[in-house]
Amino acid sequence: MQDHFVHVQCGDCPIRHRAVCARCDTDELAELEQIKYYRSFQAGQTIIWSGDRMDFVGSVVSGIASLTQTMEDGRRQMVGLLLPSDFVGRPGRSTAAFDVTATTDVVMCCFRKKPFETLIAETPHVAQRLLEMTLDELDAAREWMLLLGRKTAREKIASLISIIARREAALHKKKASGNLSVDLPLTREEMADYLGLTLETVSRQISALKKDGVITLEGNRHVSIPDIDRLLEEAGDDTDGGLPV
Amino acid sequence: MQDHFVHVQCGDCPIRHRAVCARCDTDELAELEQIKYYRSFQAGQTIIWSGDRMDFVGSVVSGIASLTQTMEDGRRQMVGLLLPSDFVGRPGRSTAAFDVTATTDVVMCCFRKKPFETLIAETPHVAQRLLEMTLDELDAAREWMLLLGRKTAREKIASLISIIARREAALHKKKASGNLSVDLPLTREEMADYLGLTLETVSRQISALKKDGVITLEGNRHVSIPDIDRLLEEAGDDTDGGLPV
DNA sequence: CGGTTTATTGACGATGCTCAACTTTCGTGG
DNA sequence: CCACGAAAGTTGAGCATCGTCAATAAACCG
Repeated sequence: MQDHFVHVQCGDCPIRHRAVCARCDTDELAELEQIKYYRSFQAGQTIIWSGDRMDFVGSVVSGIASLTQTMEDGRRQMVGLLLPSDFVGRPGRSTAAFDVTATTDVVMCCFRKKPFETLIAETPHVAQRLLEMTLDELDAAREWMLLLGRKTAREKIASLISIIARREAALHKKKASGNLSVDLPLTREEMADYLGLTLETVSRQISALKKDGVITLEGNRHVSIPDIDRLLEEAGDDTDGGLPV
Repeated sequence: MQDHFVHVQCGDCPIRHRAVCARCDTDELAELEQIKYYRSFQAGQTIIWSGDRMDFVGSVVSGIASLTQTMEDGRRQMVGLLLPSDFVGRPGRSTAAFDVTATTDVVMCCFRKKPFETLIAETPHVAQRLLEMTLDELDAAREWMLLLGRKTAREKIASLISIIARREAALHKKKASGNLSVDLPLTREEMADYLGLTLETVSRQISALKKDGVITLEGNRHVSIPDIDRLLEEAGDDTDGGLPV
């Protein structure tokens, strides 16, 4: 794993068309190419500690990372799930506001913060794309606030599964028809931290959805969805709309 | 109210140094001046309906607006509180994702979306400032996710009051020392919608904080805080850190 | 195959919600 | 200026949901 990404040409990068560099032309890409470097993290490893000095920013190339916040007494809330192409860090701020942890093995495409800041000041395409991505994340965070503040445990679980399913469908570009099935990239505890629940409640509600035929489980992580509309109904979302991302 | 803002010169604008135009030089300001117009809204009036076509963006000049999301069965969650200088709308998206409502009488400085989009493509200072503001809002939204997902009702109320108090202190640039007091800009129901509680629970917890001497009430809206550190402790935040905004 | 991590399930209790009565505040018109 | 009615807020009783603690089961990994 470690060495697979020692140097990938930007043109061949799997996240080329979705990441912060999506809008760059050949010249801009060449500039990025010069200052980028790859870093790998093992599952469970902390990428950045909240409050730490951040001397780099970057994109998730592969794997999943999570953004979490922890209270003094140990209560924890996940505030973002970082997927391939998502951006980590914030130009203009020197310390991290949240913990970033590798949920699976993660490869990141990093830029030292200073050169990157110079670059976004000079290449509008990077700044424009970053603004667009940040606005999308803000919308997603606000959608999540509805879930955290108002949804029941059952609705929270159904929402999480349907979001993962939607993402899966979007990635493989197949319409969400017929028998959809997905792998949960999170443990029960991580789901609990994401949904503002305890892991016991997560487990119970997954069992309940299974018992009611809304989902089927194969192993602990693999979920089949016989009827996606039924799941969306359970999630309590408007039938038409839904979460962006 | 209505006519106070028929035409204010940008140079004299009360939010000049905090809004999306904060970094603009004289020339850029002149451009903005040409395409801006003011709109007033009465307390309770809806500024934008979720799903509606948005043909303008703009800044809150005075008053308070709220960003809310409502489920089919009526459950409601406030996902943002818009204060003077906050930006409304999103370049690059044609329909609104949330309801925007005037909580008090509100005056907005508006720009038609198309000209504004052209402008941010050409004047980097506006785009830069907008990115900065969006990143701040994202951080604030994520802090709020911790509150919604993990804090107790009592902690939620204490957090809300301390945030309003901090903002008050920041605005008047007086250190948060001595006997601080603030006006709550929200009804109990609006607080409930913001905090993910019912209005009854909000009322009960305010009464409890009063009984325990953490706050004092004068009327329904005016809160005095004899000991701000005590309040912050009740809010469950790290003593040092705290919410940006 | 054994040990560790992860997940499930149960019993019980606490926190916050629902429904309802009542009080206070505020704005309006007599 | 007071009185009235509506809106906003408070308080209580009972209950549902979800959290806590604990025991057990399943999955995963050398």
